[in-house]
Amino acid sequence: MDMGKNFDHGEAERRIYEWWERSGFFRADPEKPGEPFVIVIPPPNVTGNLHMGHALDETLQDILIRYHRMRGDNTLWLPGTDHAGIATQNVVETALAAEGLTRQALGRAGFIERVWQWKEKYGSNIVRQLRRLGASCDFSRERFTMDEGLSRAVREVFVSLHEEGLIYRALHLINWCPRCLTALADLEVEHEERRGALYYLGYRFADGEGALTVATTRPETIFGDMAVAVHPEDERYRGHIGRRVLVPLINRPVPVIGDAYVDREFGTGVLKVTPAHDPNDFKLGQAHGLEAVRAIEEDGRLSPIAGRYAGQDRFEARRAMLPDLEAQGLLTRTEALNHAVGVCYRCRTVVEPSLSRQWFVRTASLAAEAARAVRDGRTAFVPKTWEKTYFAWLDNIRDWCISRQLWWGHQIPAWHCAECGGLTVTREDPAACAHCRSGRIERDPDVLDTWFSSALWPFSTLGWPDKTRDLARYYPTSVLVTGFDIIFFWVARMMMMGLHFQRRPPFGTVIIHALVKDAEGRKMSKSKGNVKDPLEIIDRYGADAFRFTLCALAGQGRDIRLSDERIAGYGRFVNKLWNASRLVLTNAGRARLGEAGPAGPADSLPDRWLASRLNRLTAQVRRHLDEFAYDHLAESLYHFVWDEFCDWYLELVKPVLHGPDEAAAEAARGRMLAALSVILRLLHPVMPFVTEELWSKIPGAAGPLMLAPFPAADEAGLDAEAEAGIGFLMDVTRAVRSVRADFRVPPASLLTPVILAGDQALTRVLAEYSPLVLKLTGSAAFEAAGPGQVKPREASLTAFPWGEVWVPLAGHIDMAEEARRLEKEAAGLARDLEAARAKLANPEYLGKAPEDIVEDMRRREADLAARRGAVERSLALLKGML
RNA sequence: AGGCGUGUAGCUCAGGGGGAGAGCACUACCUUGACACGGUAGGGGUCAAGAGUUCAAAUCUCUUCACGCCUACCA
Repeated sequence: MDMGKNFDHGEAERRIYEWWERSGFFRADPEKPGEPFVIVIPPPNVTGNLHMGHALDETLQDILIRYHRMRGDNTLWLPGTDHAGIATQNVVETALAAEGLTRQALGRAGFIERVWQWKEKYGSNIVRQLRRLGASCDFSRERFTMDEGLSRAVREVFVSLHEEGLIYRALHLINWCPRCLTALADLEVEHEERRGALYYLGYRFADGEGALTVATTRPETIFGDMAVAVHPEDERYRGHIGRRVLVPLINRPVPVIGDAYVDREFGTGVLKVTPAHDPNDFKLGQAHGLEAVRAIEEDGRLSPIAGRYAGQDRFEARRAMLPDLEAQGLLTRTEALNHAVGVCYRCRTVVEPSLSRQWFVRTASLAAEAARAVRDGRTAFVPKTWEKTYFAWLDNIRDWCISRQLWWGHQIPAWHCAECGGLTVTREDPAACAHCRSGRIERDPDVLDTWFSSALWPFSTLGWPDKTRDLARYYPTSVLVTGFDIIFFWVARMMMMGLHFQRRPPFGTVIIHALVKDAEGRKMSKSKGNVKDPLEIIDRYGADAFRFTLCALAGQGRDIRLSDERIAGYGRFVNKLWNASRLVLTNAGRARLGEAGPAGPADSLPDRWLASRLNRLTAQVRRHLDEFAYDHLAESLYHFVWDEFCDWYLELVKPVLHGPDEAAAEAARGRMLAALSVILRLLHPVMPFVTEELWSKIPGAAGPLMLAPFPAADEAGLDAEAEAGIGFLMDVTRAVRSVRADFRVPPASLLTPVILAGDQALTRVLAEYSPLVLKLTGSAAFEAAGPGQVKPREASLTAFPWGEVWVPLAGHIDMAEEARRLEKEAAGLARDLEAARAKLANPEYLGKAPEDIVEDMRRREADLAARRGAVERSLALLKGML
């Protein structure tokens, strides 16, 4: 067997992946039998690069996909990318700026052409990078949200919803980004706590002396003030309702109105009303018949009504106004105030609430159905706690603003008529107005929110609106794996659209994972310089170590703190597996997989033990995968391979392999290969590369590991006798080793332990495996003694539930020290024994505790008593000698 | 302002009514023929605090403290 000491992941990963893909192992075939298991990838931004969030997401998906593929399910993992409207447009605009160009200079068609070029150039980056992770996507089905097919789906959905009255156009107060020059949905506004100030401004009465003082954080909006409002029952101001006050600086008279919305406690209890720039003021304005006049234009500059401040940027104007107000005695006070401001989620510019005519989705009925599907269990979140978050949003949802004043995206299929003003919304581009037949129609320039097309992803990617074989076979999908940050943006909206257009929810299970943070728990960001590149990690540690780390850290519902130490640790695990396999393979002799015949009671005790343990492991691994318990999955595999397989099993078989009994060695070789094949198959979904490489070296292993059947657990495979026998040998071994370490007996000095096993079966094990016991414990000889036999003098005792181990230590042991040690141990045992006896003496305990618990406690009491007895007898012996 | 979540070993976290666990780090010893990316043996915790429920609480309930995150139109 030609194997180096280390797995060369760099070379092997590329070679193996290329082989898998070239062989078509990732491709789904709807005509094949098998339960469908389907995942659609959360489409990354087309111009993006693979970051840690993707790496986690794709790894968790690939683990499930590989598991189900090995189980024989009809498995599809559909990859693709998102056009990411604002984000991509911004990126390309920035690139243009470097050339001294603007999108306006290029014109709409020219600009869109440039974005497509950009997409062709960089769009495949992220898909290529997926391959480095080992992602087994069906790339023959790769989709893009602006594909011809997906665009048709978008259009069909838009027109249908419009026909049903679920899409409408209206003048509303929306969130406007003055930098991106587009409307944003409520979700696309993030709230940041910022230090600001509360300015107290005097509004003089138009008809006499005195003034009302208004507290505001945004003095620059006063030019849009249409009223000043007070609470109708506020004694201080009630009498002024109906009078008029003058807007500072421009002295435009506005009425004082009364409305219970006003909070008497805040500021002065007087509120300025700016219907065009504040959602609440807009409502107030509607209620009181006030006009809404924009004080701030789309680009964030003040409008002509701002007098001499017109044309200034909003924040610049604020700074300029303050001294002027002060000079006129109208700025009476300034207080520091921390308050939340809304910023654009793409460029972090402070958004301007603005009155604007936009397109909306009427969400009430769609959201109700989306919530119902989770409430009645058609779709379940894992972990379940995220369902609360999901409901909280859907139950309080507002209409969704879907129009964006961008160029990159799906242009809205609506035509405005210059003759009658009517709207024509159709599946095919119209030649004339649907209302007046005029040919003077013009297409609405707006595009749709990126998330509108993302919402259709689970069925648009399968060919809808056509009735395709894929759609019939693979919708609804099985699971969705994503981060909690896009539950509202994406998950909820897919639920709404999937239910509305396919009548069934788009997935059965939504797996929500945590977000990847750095080792200190900080969000990774370029500005902090703590971003880790997944590709660099893969280069350094290998995809398997990286994937195993992500799997182990994917504990449900918290931050994932990724540190190099952790990844390096799992790199050592890969190395351990490699070397353990090397031992097995280099000692396989002429054995071939599958030729050893069925395992059974004729096998050696270690082989029976390993088979039994592997059976338990298999059951665990399947359960963890079925329950999406990734962290437990990783832990089970790690401990089995390292602690049970390497530290015990391989040490137990080594003497057999090198021993004189050739028949026994031959049998062990077969069993060893079989066990390795099971381990590799169980590990494969998490660590596909190293396992595939090792599999290829197993004599008799046929075909790719990634298509080999996943092991099944079998109750009948459990072997209690073997587990008890090996457990006993472990106890003996550990006891002797511990004594040796405690008394600093040099490794070269052989010991002569005395082992008292009460159980006959264990005594037989001891006899049968005596050479093994000698080797494991570093002994020259040992004596198997019966109960009541004379104990050796100058020895250290370890008491077990099943008996005692005595290690004679003449010359090494300080008897007084040993006596002190035993006294301490006896005291500990006595304390535990007393606690156990107290419980068993308590009638309430006996009456109320379940029978099996009480039974355990009785056994515990007996064990403790026996062990304490042994320790005390030993103590008496020692004291007699002192 | 509401909602969700988290406080367990030095660090990162698992456990979740019935004997406190893992990885890393730490200590001692070991170049044993798969691996020193290794082996063996160890040290280390009032399970945030208080009260309650229970035969039994790290685990359930309440309160307090601390720290996250999400949602939100109080100027």
